[in-house]
Amino acid sequence: MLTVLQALESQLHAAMERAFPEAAAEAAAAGRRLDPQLGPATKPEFGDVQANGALPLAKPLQQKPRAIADAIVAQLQQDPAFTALCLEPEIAGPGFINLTIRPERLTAEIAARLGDPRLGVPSVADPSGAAAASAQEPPAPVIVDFSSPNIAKEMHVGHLRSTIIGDSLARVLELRGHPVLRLNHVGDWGTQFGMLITHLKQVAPEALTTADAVDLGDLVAFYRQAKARFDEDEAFQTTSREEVVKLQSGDPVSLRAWGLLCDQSRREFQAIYDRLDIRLSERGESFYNPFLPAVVADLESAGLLVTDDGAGCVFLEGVSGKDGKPLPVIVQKRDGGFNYATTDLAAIRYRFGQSPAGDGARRVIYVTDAGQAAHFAGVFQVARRAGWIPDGARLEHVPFGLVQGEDGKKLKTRAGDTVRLRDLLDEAVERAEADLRRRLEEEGRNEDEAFIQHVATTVGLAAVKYADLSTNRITNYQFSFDRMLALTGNTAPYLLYAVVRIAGIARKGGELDAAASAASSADGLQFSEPQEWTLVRELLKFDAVIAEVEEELLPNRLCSYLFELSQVFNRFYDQVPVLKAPPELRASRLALCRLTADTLRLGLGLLGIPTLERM
RNA sequence: GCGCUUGUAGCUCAGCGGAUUAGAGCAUCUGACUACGGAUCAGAGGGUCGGGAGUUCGAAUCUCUCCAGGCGCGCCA
Repeated sequence: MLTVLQALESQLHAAMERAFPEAAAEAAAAGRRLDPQLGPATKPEFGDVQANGALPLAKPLQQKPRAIADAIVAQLQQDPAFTALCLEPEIAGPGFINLTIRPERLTAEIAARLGDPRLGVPSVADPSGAAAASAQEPPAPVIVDFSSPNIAKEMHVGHLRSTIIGDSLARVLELRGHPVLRLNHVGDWGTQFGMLITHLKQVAPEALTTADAVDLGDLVAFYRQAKARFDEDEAFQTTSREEVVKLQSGDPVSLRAWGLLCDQSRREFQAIYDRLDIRLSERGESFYNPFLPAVVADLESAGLLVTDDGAGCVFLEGVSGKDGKPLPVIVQKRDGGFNYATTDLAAIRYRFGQSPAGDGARRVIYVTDAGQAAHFAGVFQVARRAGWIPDGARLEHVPFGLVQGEDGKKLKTRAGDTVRLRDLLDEAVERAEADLRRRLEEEGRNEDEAFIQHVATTVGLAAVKYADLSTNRITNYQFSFDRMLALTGNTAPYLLYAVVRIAGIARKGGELDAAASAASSADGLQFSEPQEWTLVRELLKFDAVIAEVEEELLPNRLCSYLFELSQVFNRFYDQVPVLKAPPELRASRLALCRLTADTLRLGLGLLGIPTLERM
């Protein structure tokens, strides 16, 4: 429907210019153009699309808005392309123009999608249409920076949202044809390693020379001890700092110890990523180590660097601190060392930089918690002023809120510890399994163990992902196993069930593919019931939803759409027979089922959720 | 103190400057199984959109102010 909407937009715009040339000229002189204010109809009885552009013209033109709408409609009806696309427009209320797409055009759109594995979503890598036939460059990479756990720590609930949201955004961008670099900016460098290595040398030296001498849980405990000592013991602090210097200057013993710790953590992370079906390229903070001096040198030569209290700072414009003075971003500590702001700046510089000393990206997206908003705002400003962000390139922080328990407080275990991601996923799957076994019992069904494990794993993990993605990411997120695993409502199980119902139709003899190709080949599609038309219109929204998520980076918009689609399908399924439909209608209905299943599969896939045939 | 962010139905949340009645889901209540899995569907009740002011033809949406919660605030990441 995106192409239809674009056509409508230009037809409306042209009609407005013809109806009110003087207003158009005036707008053009002001560097604007007349805006038809096209949008989806707010209610079904208003048609498919509404144009509100007449109302803002009322004042400057000194005319009644309805008269303006009349004039626009009169021009529209002179346009054969428009009359071929829409039924007669209606003017409602103060001057809204309601448009209804001709049913045969909707049917044609459905037919086109039945043969299109992309379901109407255009690809930037392969734009269709002759207009784009000029010599093209391959699209520039988009970087999604997400997950980013710390070495020598376990992944915990704090990494859940970044990992799930980042993966989903990456999948949407990939579908749109962007080359996506999924970067795992792991915390593998800095002061914490000095602490840890110093502590381990004293209490568990074997961990620094032998792979897997201690397990990750112990490592986490050692890390906590090291942190505690660092905060109290001055001598320990000094030794730790010296250790960092050794590491950063390439001391072989320190480097080997560091490498062992990283390997061990990496394997643990990978186990989680495998479970969640998440692909990531590790490029930790250490990667940018060689570029740090150049960052400071660049800032110096750009005249941005100021030495304050011994530290290398860039003072921010428009951001002041407690005393009313501008707030600095510190890029070089008093002791000469670099910190995370320096690393983040080096990363930005590298990511927008041209190959071979850069990624050549045009859009860089950071998926981190909202608490880092101020940090990123500062770092982004410095990068912009340093001239590292090319014209037209986008640098975006995609913030998300805290994970809270059902008590509204930060999610913790009963003992008060942070919740390990592994345990959280385990519990979701266990609960899904218990629920499945109970229902099998109740319904007297007999399924083998492989089926039970497969369904429980799929449903449990889907529930965790969907619950997270379906709420607006900016607000805090209240985590509840009971809610996410509920079989009714806006949950993963409800959506998966809709797919299962369609699979059931296929099993009972509905040859979906055959029907789809038969229906799409000619004028084979025929719809009569209102539930069919509602489903048709819902199915055709998919491409616009994807475009919106690509732009706004809000996966909950996709979730809302998929839920709505499932509801519309369930109404159709409830009220319109498919397999027992009259022969002349059967293929069309099967085709709708096929397209619904395809849309749900593709859409859920973009959320990182696989579907089931039976559950 | 400053900054960012949130406040919408009993609960969890959508809501993209526009249409009498601000939407879902859960929960509550009432209906529907000789059609493809009832894990469904149809319907009902439930709201001074935190308070106040402003801009506009029109504000949950934009601006200001106040109240309440969350998060952050120079050498950790």
